[in-house]
Amino acid sequence: MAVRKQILEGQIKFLQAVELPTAKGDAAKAIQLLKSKTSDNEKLKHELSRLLERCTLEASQSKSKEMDFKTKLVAFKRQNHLLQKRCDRAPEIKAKAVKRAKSSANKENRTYKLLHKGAYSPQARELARMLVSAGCSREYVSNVIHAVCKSAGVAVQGSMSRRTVSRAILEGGIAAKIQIGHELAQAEAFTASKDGTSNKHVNYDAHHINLKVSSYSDDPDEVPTHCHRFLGIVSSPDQSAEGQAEDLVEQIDDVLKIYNKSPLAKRSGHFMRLVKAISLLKGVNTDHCSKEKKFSNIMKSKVVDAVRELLGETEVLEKSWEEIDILFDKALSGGNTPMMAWWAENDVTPPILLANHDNAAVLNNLDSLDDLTPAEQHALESTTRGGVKAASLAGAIFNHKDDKKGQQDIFKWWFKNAGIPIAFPDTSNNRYGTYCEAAGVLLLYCDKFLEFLEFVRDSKKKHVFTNMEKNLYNALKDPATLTELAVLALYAQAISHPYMRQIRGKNINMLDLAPLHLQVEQHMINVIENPNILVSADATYTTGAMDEKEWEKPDVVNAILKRMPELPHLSNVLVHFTTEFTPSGVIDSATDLQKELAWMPATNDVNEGMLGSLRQFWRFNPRATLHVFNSLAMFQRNNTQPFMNKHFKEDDHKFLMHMGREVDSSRLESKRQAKNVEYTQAKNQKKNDRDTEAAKKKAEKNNRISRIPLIFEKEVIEGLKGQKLQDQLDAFRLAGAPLPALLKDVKVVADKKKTIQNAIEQYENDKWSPIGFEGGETDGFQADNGDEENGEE
DNA sequence: CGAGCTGTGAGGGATAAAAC
DNA sequence: GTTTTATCCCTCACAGCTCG
Repeated sequence: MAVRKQILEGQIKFLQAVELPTAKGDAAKAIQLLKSKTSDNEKLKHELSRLLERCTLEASQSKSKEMDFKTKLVAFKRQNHLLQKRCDRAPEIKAKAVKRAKSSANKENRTYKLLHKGAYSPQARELARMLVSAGCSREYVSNVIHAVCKSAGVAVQGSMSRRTVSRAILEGGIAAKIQIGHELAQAEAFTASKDGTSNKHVNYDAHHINLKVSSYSDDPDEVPTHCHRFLGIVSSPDQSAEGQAEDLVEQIDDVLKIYNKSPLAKRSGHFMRLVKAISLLKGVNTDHCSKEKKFSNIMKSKVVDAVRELLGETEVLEKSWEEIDILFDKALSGGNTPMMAWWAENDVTPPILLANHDNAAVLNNLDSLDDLTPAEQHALESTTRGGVKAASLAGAIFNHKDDKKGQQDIFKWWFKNAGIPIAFPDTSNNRYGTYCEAAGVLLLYCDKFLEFLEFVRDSKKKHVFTNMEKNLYNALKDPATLTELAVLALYAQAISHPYMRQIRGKNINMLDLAPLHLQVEQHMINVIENPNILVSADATYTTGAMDEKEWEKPDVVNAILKRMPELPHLSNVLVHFTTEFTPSGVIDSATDLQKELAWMPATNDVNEGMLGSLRQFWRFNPRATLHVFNSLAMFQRNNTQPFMNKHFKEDDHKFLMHMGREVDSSRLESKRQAKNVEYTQAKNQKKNDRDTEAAKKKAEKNNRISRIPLIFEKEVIEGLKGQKLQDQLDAFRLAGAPLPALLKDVKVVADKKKTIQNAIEQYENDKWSPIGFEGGETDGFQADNGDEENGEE
């Protein structure tokens, strides 16, 4: 800038030296320029000074900043230190925070929420049931919950009203029913038991069923065990065996109806129909009086009906092979006794007695069947005979389940040596089919068996049979016993085996079985009508076997047919056996499996206990209803809470609440009472009607008798008989003659005559005189005759 | 000793109220 | 609008008490 100024000043001087017109102008211009430059300079100067100023400022600022930074650094260092410290303490802080969070959460937990979404939770309902069954009044359930929670430092939200508690109890009962339904739906079998008592002139019956169920524990290894399930107490006015059987069926029906409606059933797909459930009933346990036995028989027939209904149904139901086997075996067992009966009925020498050791001692000294001592009578009656017994004896000797007894090894070796490698069929269980098997083997190798028995006898020191061996030896020589064995074997070949062949190895359903059972029946009819299709020289499997296929054991059939001349009664006994065959023989002879299925406790304590509980309950809750008691008791005794915990989902609880309200408003108790009253009224009405009818008849009779003239001639009386004699007797009685009080005391004609003649004699001696006769009025006698007529009943 | 009163706890109908 | 609970109302049976 200084340079430029110098240039400019030089130029000005030059211009001032050169005076030129244009230069003057230029100079002026230059001066102007100079002036402007000067102002520029001023500006620059200003600028500079400003810059300088700023520099100083900035310098001073930066200096202060530096100071700042220094202080800041110190501060940061301090902070860093602090942070480091804080960092070190972080876990501690964290723990503290967690603790705080926990405590605040606890504070929230300290309020126990009974209500969820406006309804009491399942847990709250469980609590209510628990308290009530522990004896808490419904009214105070809420108070107790609050009090207990308060002492534990927990506040409670919501307070259950008495009505709600009541409903929770009803819901417990419904849950118990769902549970029983669920268990029944999965059961293979169950048994029932009952006991009754009366309370204030009303009859109460407690029912239990017994079945194999899970205990609903969390243990995964637990196996189902046999348990009681309380079905509830019913008060049925109808105390007949039929009515009581109906009660039991109704209870099961009720349980199944509720179960089938439940979400649990829908979810698990286990539906159960009543007829199916009844068909699973394997036994009834009651007291041993005659009415209870009748009850048990009725239940049995209900089971048979149910099984029949299922057999004939068009619904596809899988049934295990074993079950069919059992059914069929049971059916067979019905035939044995009738076969025995045939010999007696037709006066033919029956199979010889196969007395056991004790009875044998008694019967050995027997000369004739007349004049039996009671001991001999008992020995005779308890001694069995016939094909089944012979087969079972053979089984006991040749294939005893206890290997130490019997001759099983020697038997096998001896027969193997004789060129017949067989093992004797196992008859030690109760399966009837095995007796048929054994019968076949015995017949086929009859001579060999005799030979073997002799071998056994002779190989002993004293060369004597044991009692069993002797019995079998004799039986195998006895035509009647052989006849029975032949019947059993033939039956198996003609019907049992073909039947089994059709079923075995197939995926059986009942639809397929219905025609098969018809076929069995038809073939049986064929045999009955013409036994020759089975027992004649030209009988073959085409006519004899039900399925017209080759015999299962052709040798056996041939052996029997060969023996026919020795067995003259074979076809008769066969027909008789087949006729008596009942396809519905039930629970009598049980196999181990059946026994397992038909598990029953030895005593009836559970039912008696429940009835006792009811009385106790009513002492303290006089207005309680029967269904409330049942709900509480079923829930408690049947282990229902664990069941609910294991199986119930939200919709199940909803279902419970829904059903609970339904039950709550269904007036069960008043219905129960009304039913009772109505039944009694109807019964009274019937009785009254009967009485009226009887009175009417009595009046009519008296009216007629009163018109009959009394005959006071002994000879005429002597000549009377029948109705006329009876009329005279009645007339004398009506006339007040001294006769025996009861009509049944005078029944025989001779007595009647004598009685009347006695009366005439007394009349002649003026001991009495007839009242009301000739006048024909009857009114006066009605009362007098009341007693006599009652005696007649 | 028994009639009558009282308290308790029950059943259950009707309906309002709350929650969804 | 439906579901669930709460409340009010009445009824009943029994035990235990009082009192004549």
